[in-house]
Amino acid sequence: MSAALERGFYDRATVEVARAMLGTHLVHAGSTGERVGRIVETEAYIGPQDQASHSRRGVTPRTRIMFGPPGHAYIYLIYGRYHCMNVVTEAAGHGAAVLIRALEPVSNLDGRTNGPGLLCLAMDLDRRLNGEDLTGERLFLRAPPLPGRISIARGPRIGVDYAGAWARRHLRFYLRGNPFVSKG
DNA sequence: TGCACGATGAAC
DNA sequence: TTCATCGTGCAC
Repeated sequence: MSAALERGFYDRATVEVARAMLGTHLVHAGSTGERVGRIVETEAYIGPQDQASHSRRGVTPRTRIMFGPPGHAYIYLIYGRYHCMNVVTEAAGHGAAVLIRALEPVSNLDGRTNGPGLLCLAMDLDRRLNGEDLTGERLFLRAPPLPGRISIARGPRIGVDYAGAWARRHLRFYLRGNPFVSKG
């Protein structure tokens, strides 16, 4: 019994998932205890047509997980030193995911969590968990114990200037006014 | 003179 | 992506 959000949560339009993830808890149940952070910032990468998405060049060894079934972790190494954690969305073969950009610490998190690389460090997430099933017991999302009203703001995604018009689309979502949202 | 902030480059 | 460094410009 892990109380993980079920697969259906991920099996729908990526933008919808990106918004629904805000306020939920990301849980990594590792050997050192349960690390938990509240998701306060996400970015939607909606498919191969999205020029900012890794899936734009189709299935490769790296993007294989992205094209797999929804509700799995896509974790990759960026710039040789940081990891980024995404959740796969929509039906298998679609090639979409949501990047988790910032967390508000809830329990057992050391260090900063206001950026995709930093939060992976604090949550102890790396490529060993690439492909992990998020409906399992090791790594998953769960509903917060005290769901409250939230105000969602949106804007352009960070660090995707190469993607032309896609870089300007408002596919980044965050909790308005939350101090743990990344600076970019 | 010194601080804050933006631009820049390096890390693999 | 993140950090350290360097430069500009403003304030004191």
